[in-house]
Amino acid sequence: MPRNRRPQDREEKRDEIVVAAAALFTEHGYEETSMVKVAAAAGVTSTTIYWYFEDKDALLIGVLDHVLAQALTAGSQRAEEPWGDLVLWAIEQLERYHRLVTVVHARASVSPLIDTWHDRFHTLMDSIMADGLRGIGVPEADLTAMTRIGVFVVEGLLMHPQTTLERRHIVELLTSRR
Amino acid sequence: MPRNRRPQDREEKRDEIVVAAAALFTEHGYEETSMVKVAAAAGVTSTTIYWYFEDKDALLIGVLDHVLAQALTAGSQRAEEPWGDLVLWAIEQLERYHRLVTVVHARASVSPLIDTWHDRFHTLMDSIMADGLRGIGVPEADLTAMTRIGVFVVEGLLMHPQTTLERRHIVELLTSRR
DNA sequence: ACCTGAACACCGTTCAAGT
DNA sequence: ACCTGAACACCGTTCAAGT
Repeated sequence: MPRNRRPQDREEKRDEIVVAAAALFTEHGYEETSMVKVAAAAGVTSTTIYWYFEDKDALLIGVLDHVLAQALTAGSQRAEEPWGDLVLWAIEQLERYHRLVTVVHARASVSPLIDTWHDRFHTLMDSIMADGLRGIGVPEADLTAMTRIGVFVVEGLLMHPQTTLERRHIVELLTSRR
Repeated sequence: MPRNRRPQDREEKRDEIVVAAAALFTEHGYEETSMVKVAAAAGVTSTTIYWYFEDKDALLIGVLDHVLAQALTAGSQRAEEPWGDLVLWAIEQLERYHRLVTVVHARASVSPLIDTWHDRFHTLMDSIMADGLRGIGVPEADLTAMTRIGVFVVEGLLMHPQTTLERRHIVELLTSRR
């Protein structure tokens, strides 16, 4: 069945580029990684990337979707753990992606594509955070504000690494009955 | 006294470049503003900027110092107001500098100069936040963690504008007796 | 001391040309 | 359909040359 092999190859090649870009963007940063470097890591020429992605921002979105999907899969397998532990574990896992967090914020105000992704991401984070907070008994009247606080603190912790102890103290303070 | 006029002129010219860069970095973003554009706005050639600043990151630091000094002056004149009101006012004032906030985070991991500035900035924010929280009766044992939460939430609010009402609810939740 | 124009290496992106 | 090399406009930065 050579009829449906083409689309399959295309997906694979696209993934190879995304994986190469994800590693470079994560380790060295988005602005610091040129299209030529991504291409070299993926075994193609820089112009080839433009056959798979509209531009560099579209490639970034590919990377973000890839990393997010991975993170959600890993997280869903720990859904049984206590909420506080899960949050601490997520922060620890995501700390290595702090460069992606900052570049999304930096480019959201200049690229409508990234801005839209950022909005959708926060909608997702909000619903996950709200569910968790409801689960530990946060009163409904405070839920929206507490959700915002929770998401901001997680983002803050990703961008400003703390010791394990400090992290624990912060999360305990926020998840303790009030 | 022509003897000490030179240093004075140099300061003035430097300030003109900083003010031009501050406006452009604030409105359009750091990466989106070329040295040529800054130079044109300041009435010089791009190469001239390099006589006053080591490189573009050093210019950014000049801008950050300038904006921070302004903000601290404006804030110190409101020191008598209730702590919660002061925080809300500060957030409202600083919202227009969200592009500076994000670029500092983005470049801290690539430029040692920016990283050092970022560290010093957080030391300052921490001490201001800790003083305020102590003032409203936060127990000493929770002060470090609460300070971190406070700073992260303020940064989050700068980067993710909310309605006045939501802002108020969030700050009230954090400043309410526990 | 201060400022400039020309030049350098690099960047994201386009496109005509190949298979 | 997929990939490339050459080219384009732009970028931060350097430097020899001017005053």
